Amino acid sequence: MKLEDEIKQYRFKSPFQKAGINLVYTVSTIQNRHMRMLKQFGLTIPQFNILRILRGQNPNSTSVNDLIERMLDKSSNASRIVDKLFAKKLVTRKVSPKDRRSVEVGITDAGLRILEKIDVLEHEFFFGEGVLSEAEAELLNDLLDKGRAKFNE
Amino acid sequence: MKLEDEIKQYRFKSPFQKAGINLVYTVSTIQNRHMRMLKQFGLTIPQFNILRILRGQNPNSTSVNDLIERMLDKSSNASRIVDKLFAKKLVTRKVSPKDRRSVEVGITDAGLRILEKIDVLEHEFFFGEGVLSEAEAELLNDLLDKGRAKFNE
DNA sequence: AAACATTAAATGTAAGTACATAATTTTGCA
DNA sequence: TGCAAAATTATGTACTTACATTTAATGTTT
Repeated sequence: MKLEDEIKQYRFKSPFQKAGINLVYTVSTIQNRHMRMLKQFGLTIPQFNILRILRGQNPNSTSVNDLIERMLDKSSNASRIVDKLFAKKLVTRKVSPKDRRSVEVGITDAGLRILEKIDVLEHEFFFGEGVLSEAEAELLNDLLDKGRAKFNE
Repeated sequence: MKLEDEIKQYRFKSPFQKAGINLVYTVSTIQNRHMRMLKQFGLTIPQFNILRILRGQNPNSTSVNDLIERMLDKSSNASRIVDKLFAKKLVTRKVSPKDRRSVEVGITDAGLRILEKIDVLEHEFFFGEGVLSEAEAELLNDLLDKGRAKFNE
């Protein structure tokens, strides 16, 4: 369905404004479903994202600071999110011997296992093969990269 | 900057997965800036969105239920958000005479004035003319509409 | 090395959110 | 009509978030 029908707004100032609203609306739709899916595993989206970053670095560990840099939704709450994951025994935490201010976070086997289970469902999310063609997905990536340029000054 | 450099992740399972992550990351970037901009006016993003819907309906009023339907970030907290706006005297609220379960919400002059001030800054947000061409913005809209189709069943 | 600045992480707090539930009113239909 | 079901909004609660502040460790300057 076209955006205008979804939100019942039929007038936009420009295709630029419409694209902005469309982006926000589309992501909000995706995130709602994603959140509910992750909830069955007892995870929030930020927790899941951090686990994924940790898996990407595995078997190396990652400092909280690096986590913040890589997070999609940057916030200064990374250490509290790590807390929650630690309480669930999905990550390990230890003070870095090189710099004792810094904390090295790693993913546990239990963390890897939970991600594997989620992997199975993950490809259901975001856009799938039946919806956009591969070329369209690449086009979308280019447009987003290009559009975002404005925000990186 | 390309997504992979922004989040320092260089491997994606598919352009589809990458597009999903790219969307979330792009919107998170936009929203962070948007939030900070709105904060100078004492508004959150959901509050701003509701005000905008009310302006679109003005001088008619809108029920809380209609607000929920039109909201970009659907949640059942619309009535509490309206509360906040009411406390700031940006909206009016009155029980509908036709259906006493329903509450008619309208925007006040103060609400309209604050939106006018924000309008001046708004075009700074989302994508602007210098970044994407008009054709590209329209293409982006089409891709998003098409991609979202998957989620409306 | 002492003093000061910077960095990394954790924490306090106010506010916002998701979701379940309640309170009220209307609707449908036996 | 009477009464259960549905609709509309409000509220209770636990959790998350943004942002400022704090604590601790490291760097830098003189």
